[in-house]
Amino acid sequence: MRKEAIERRNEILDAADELFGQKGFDGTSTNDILEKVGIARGTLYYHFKSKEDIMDALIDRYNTQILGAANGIAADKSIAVHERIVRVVMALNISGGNGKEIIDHIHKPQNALMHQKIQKVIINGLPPILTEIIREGIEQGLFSTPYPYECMEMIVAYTNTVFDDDMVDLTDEERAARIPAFIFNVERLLGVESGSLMYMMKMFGSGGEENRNNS
Amino acid sequence: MRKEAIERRNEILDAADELFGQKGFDGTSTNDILEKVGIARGTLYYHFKSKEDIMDALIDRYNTQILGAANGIAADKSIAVHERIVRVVMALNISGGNGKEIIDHIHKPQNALMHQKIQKVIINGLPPILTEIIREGIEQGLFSTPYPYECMEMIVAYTNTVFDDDMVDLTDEERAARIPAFIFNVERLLGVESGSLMYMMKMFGSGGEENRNNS
DNA sequence: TTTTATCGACAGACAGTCGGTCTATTAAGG
DNA sequence: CCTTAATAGACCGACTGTCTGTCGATAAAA
Repeated sequence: MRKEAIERRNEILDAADELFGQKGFDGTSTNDILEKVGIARGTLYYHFKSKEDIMDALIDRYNTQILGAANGIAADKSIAVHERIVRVVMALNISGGNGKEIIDHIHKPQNALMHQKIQKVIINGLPPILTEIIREGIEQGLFSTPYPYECMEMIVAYTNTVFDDDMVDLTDEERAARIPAFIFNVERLLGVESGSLMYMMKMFGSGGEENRNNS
Repeated sequence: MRKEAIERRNEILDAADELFGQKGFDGTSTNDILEKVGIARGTLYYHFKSKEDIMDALIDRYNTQILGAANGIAADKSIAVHERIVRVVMALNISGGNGKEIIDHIHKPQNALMHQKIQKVIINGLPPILTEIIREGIEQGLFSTPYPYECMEMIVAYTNTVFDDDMVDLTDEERAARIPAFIFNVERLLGVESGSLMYMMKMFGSGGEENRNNS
């Protein structure tokens, strides 16, 4: 029954990940985690100093997964700027095959704290990545703004809040109506002609459930 | 010691308001509230069905205070559009003399859930109010956008996230640098000439602590 | 032998419940 | 008009079950 610390740690994180996703952070007791992993209380507190510590470790994992994939794509200068933006954004949905589940976890109303912490990761981590691409685009004459970072920050903040979040309760039609408006606004922010970023529609999936995440 | 239900309810809410502000929602026990009000457990659960129910009632209060003031100003067509926008926004800081304290409460990291719930009130409640003013401005030829609502939504989402929140940790200089960039972006969104909205700087207070809230 | 991982009993705190009490008001009876 | 009984709303506090985090003991590995 004895294992390497790192292995145990990951077992615990895996269990917590699933349980938090099902029942939320507050709704999950440490006993639930103990049972699922098959260890005793003391063991859990040997590996983690508190329940919140487990959540923080989980967020670190997400952080690495989500931003790692985005960073990889952003650095690949062989891809054209427009295409790269789309791919970076879309990578957030599917990085490691579970980005989407992560996002779904977070949206349980019970998980306000975890949600907040992940939002923080994204709002701080994503704009720098996107800004670099935008700067390239500016050099190539594709975009025109004196404030690329703040533009990206605004866009990410918006999509996080309105599209990724349950902050605004949108029907499918309302959501669909927001998309061209959003693209129009992005065009203005980036100083390009109206209609020239319409190709970005594809970031929002084909409808249904895919479009939950796009920041 | 016997009181009208509504009076007791408000006593409890007042106490909870202060305690949540000091120690956060999770950090405040129902016993703390009991002590502060000077009532017994049963009494509290006679008036509220759960601890979270107390928070929800508190948020209703905030909601009324915050949006009520904003609505009042927005409806006053005797004030010029530009000025009215500034006043609506600034009213959020000081409505009822305690808007600022409300905002400060919410920013305690312990209060993630309350924070989220108030953000929801703002992101859903404020854009409609502002949109009406913008529409007036469009009729007067002051602004030009086919999507006034989505513009406001974007602006509110951004200020909520970046300026009002601790999502992005800004030094004073970083904060100061964000302001002209923000105004520039708003100008683009509203389709006005660069520099013409600079008067909005005043919404961000004189620096220091005043500028915590501006959405 | 020392370090690393594990165990499970336990303490302390807390949210919510429940049966019962107290009191003001109203209704009935004298 | 006064007294007494009934009713309902406000209140009480002991109690229950649950949960988190601690600690000393123990076993396995190094």
